[in-house]
Amino acid sequence: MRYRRTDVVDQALGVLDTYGLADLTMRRLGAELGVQPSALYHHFANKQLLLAAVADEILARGARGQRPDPWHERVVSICSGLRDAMLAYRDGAELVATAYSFGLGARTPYDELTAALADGGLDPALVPTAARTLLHFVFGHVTDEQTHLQAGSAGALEDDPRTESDFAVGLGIVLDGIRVRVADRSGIEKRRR
Amino acid sequence: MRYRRTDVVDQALGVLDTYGLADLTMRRLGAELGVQPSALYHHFANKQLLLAAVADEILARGARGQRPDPWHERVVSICSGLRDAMLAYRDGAELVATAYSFGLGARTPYDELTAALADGGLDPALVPTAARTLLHFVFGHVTDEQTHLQAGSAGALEDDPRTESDFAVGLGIVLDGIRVRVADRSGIEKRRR
DNA sequence: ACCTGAACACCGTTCAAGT
DNA sequence: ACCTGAACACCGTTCAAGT
Repeated sequence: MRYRRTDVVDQALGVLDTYGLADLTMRRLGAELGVQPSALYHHFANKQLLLAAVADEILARGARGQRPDPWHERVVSICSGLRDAMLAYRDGAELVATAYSFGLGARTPYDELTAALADGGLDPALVPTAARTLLHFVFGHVTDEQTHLQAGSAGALEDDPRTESDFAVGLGIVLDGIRVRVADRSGIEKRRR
Repeated sequence: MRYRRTDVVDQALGVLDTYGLADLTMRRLGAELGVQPSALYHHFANKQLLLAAVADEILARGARGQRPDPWHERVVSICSGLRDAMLAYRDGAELVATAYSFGLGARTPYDELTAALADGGLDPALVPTAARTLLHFVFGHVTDEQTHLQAGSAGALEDDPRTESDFAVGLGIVLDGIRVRVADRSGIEKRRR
């Protein structure tokens, strides 16, 4: 019954998907592994760091290779991939968003987005803000989506077929706001010649 | 020592600002009021509903009368006002965002935004999505901002003067994405004549 | 290196009973 | 109407000690 870090993260993902984030406790995870809760502190300094490792594993499992090439299609691919990865586990969006805002994990999507935006020629001063705006939209939207899916599984018959295109529309809005700024800059570049 | 709902909410705001959301517990709030924790359940069915009432009070206290008139300035006013209201209390953004995503409160900003967007002539089918996209941006941005402010108060000297304009830039991105769609529609209207 | 056992200082919620 | 007191079923974390 000797485990390593990765075994603990694997089991944590199982507990997350079966019982949800609220029941992903150190005590329950220990029980599920057949180990005292205190044993987990040999692998992770505290619960927050364990959850950050779980968030990163969710993103790693959702990773797609090969992004498409025009920068704006690459942004869509990154954001849709992030959504898919989070939707694959119960409460995935809340978990990843929390880890991100604690600055403890989920940095990969941010780095990919800044690279794509810089590639597209967006003013470097705007790149971090634009990347965070995209992430705020994705986290907020998918958290809403996942919350309503769970609330809806208790018998409500609301808005299931709406969400797929709803995400695309919201993403399109943010992306067009960025595009306007890319266009402005390329205009400036042209005038400088 | 007999209290009403509003007294409990007032004291909860005090506890929130002094100790933070993590320490806003039913037991601590009871102690602060000089009352057993179980007494609070006479006023609120559970903690979640108490927190929703606190969130609504934060928004009510931040309310501004008189919105400006062009629809896009009204959107900016609503979003900036929401930001100001949440920044006025420790962990305000996290609290209001959570209440909103539980569908338990914070509906006023959503209603004001949908009214402004409909007024601007945005396709009615896009109005709810656009309003939610704006809210996701504001909640995400201000939560980040507030988290970093608290992390920064522990000695770090990072990005304090950046945030004010950063919010405006991010909001400008989302708003321009909406504006493009309003322009499209007014184009269609013109062609119909 | 990985785990046990016991303890510390907490939680939200329920419920009979009091005034 | 509003509150007490006691209980139930939990938390995260620490730490000496074991193998």
